[in-house]
Amino acid sequence: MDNDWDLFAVVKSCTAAASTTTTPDNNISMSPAEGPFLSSGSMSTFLDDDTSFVFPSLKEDRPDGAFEGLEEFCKEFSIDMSLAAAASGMTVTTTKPFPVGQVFQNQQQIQLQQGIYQMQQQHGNLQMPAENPIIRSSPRIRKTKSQPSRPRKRRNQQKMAVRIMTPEEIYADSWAWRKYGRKPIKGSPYPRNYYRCSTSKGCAARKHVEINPTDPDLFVVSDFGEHTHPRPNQRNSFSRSTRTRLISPATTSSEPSTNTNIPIGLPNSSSSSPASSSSFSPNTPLVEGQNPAQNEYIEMVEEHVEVEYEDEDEDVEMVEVLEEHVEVEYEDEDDDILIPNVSMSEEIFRGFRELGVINNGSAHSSDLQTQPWTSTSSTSTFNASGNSSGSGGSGD
DNA sequence: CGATTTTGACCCGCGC
DNA sequence: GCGCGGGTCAAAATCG
Repeated sequence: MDNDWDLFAVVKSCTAAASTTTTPDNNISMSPAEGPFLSSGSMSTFLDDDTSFVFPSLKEDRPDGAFEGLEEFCKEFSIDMSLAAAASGMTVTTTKPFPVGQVFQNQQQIQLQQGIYQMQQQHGNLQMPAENPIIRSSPRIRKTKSQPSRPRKRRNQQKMAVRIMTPEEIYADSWAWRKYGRKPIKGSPYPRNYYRCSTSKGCAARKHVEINPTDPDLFVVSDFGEHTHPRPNQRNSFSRSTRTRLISPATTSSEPSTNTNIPIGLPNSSSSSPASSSSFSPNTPLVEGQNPAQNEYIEMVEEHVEVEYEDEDEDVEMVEVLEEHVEVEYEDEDDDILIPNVSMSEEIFRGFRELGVINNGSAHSSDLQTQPWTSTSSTSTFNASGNSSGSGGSGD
């Protein structure tokens, strides 16, 4: 439901939702094949091609003037309108792939994202999530710091690469990441999560992950610093060691949750918000076993996770799309894949389920309190297919 | 019991 | 110089 803005949820749900539940005002239709399922490899092509997008009278389609503002914004930053539209999630009819995995090279493009988001807000393109209070188990009193903190580089001097990534890309990261912070970001309904590399002690690589405000199906991943150690040759623990905090029956039943069930992507969720109810979406109760076909599939790829559905038709569709995507992805990225297909599909599927996407086809709900990589793996692992994320960007 | 997550507090860059 | 906002720290909670 709308209250569940778990980052994780968004991440995982991204794919299917992107193709079916983009913002209501979007004029575009994008087939799953053209959407976020595409690997990042197609991104560069997109960016290099001036004729990437065909914009069929966008302004006419938006009498509210949404695109006029967008154009202004693009002019200001000298950014191709097509890029902006793609980044905004306002799909358009195009023969080019959606810019998933695109690397935003500079601050201007990042600002573009912000600007697009704000415009969407103004024009009703983006539904703002309802309040969803966070529950804190117990207050703590922080000691006064006695030691000086480490010096910080100026933000604009830090080496950084920003990318829009799909959940799969995020998963495809062999580095292990440990979350060390979370911060609500002004102008965005989604908090930003901070990760540092835990593959090796002292590694300076860091990652910021937040939901793409213009397309909650995707994530904005920023890489900082570089790894001071070789990349692990094995996929890092999607292993079970991590804290797996899937929704428990208690939480889904609207029972008050503890802080362990706090959704990560809660919008405007000031950590100081009073605890009230469960962070999970009560409006989209997960009902196990309502879709036998889907259950069957899920059981194939995942043995021990409960499966819960609500919307049967959309679920089936989603499963098919997922299967397709997984196959395609592995065909295209054989060189980069270090793990069996089943693992990937397992993770992806788990994410969808946890996100609640499978539930209602919406990417905006989540029943997890943590991101996929954190909730399912012991080390908050993004799994990297080669260069896609691996702390990639600058990290590698 | 160690590793990880949560989250309020603190630090500090940056714009004004 | 001041205040805002983002980034980090670290105690407590949680999990395997």
